[in-house]
Amino acid sequence: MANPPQALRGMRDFLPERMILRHHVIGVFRRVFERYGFAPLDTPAVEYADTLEGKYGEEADKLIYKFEDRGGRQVGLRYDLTVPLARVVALYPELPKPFKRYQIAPVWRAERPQKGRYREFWQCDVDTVGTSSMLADAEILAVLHDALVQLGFRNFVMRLNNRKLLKGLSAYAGVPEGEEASVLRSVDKLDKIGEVGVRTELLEKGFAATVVDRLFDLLAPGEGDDVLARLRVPLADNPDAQQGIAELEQVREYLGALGVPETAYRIDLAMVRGLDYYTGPIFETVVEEPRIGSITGGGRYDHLVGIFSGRDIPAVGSTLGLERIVDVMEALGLFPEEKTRTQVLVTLFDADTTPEALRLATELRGAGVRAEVYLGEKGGLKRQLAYANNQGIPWVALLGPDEIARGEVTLRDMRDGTQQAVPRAQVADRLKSAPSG
RNA sequence: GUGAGUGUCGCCUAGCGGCUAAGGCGCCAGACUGUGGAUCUGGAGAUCGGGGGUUCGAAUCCCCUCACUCACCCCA
Repeated sequence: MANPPQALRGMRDFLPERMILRHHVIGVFRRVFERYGFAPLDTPAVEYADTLEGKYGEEADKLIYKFEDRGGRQVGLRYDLTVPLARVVALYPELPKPFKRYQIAPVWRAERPQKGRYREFWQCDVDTVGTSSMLADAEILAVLHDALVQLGFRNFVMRLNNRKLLKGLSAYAGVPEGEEASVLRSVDKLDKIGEVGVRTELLEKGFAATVVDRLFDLLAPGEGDDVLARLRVPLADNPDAQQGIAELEQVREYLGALGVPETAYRIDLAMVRGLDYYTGPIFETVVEEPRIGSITGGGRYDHLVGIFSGRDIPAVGSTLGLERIVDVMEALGLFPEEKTRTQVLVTLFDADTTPEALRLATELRGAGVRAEVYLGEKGGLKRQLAYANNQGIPWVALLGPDEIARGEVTLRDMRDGTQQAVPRAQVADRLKSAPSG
């Protein structure tokens, strides 16, 4: 048997049933984003390679899909939605600030697919550009919280940290200049491999035992302690750390008023983020149940726009990972069952009555009912009902000569098999008031 | 990019050197010619991912290749 062509590795087809789930999630996100005043934006999937390269860090650069186009230009598929946003902000200085935008679109990464990781996947980004106020950072977190709650998530924790604080922490521990990234990468694994694992890894990397000890002096989590308060004294003479602490304190202050409960976030010194461009607060959300990594990730990036325009414009934002969120929601059973969007199948009785059935479908659509006419070449009521049943279409409209003569339509409820003759003029209203709308 | 595991009808799975590769789901037809989802009966559908090799004989063993999955790296 001939093997039909497959989708590329790590890239997937989304059949209707799955698209309905995705649209549900995207719909919730759009509503929430717009409720906070974020405006829609879209950018090309392909960018000049120069635009993308050197923004994410050495490792990540290798994961950019790059190729040469017909004109010999070096181009790449966008790696995230943040860099294209920075490019847009640099290119259109007239955009009024603060500029608040959201973007829901696919991005590409040339890495090996794995659980919860694809080569083509959708990100849902919200960002505020043009303000250094921690109000913007707090608002981003409030939006994330709101969006996840709207979807039905209950047990999730947004982890907060701050790059400036991490920088101060490294300095305090005596990490040599230029080695911070390597240290932080190990620290990031704390919840995965534990303190012993991180210590071992750092020692193997060649860091002095005193450095590792000093690092853990401050990382050590005390029961219910206020992390920021605890750090203020030891890091008193480090301006970076003080700034980072102050930023987080301000964010924390605003979150309450924005309706984000204290249980929904946690300051976590061991949370680092890989991408190079973050400069201040950083955030991510992890869920425990299906271990799938983070479902959101973001932070402040005050110098990214400046790389493009020569003039820094502060910005902060976050991504919600669509595929991971859909995967998690599916595992948690957070989706309403919905195989089809069709509300009613209009059946065809025979060639003579077909025009009347088409007219009925047209009437229903005009009234806002999602109505489908059976299009199969082989007719037969049996086949048409089986089709409705398989598709999960909740209602079937039957109109043969009897109904037409009486000016009625027989409406069959596919769930319990009951049916009832309804005057033609009332069919749409009846369907619209039906429980499964 | 590195390592490990798995590829058998559309889907899930049995078979692990030897009769025409077995079963479930789904599909098709009928019992039921204005009526689905239950039940029963019958039917179609697989050169066992692809290529090469070992053997009298390969879905079963070996090599190569492709795909998928998982882990590392990194991340949504």
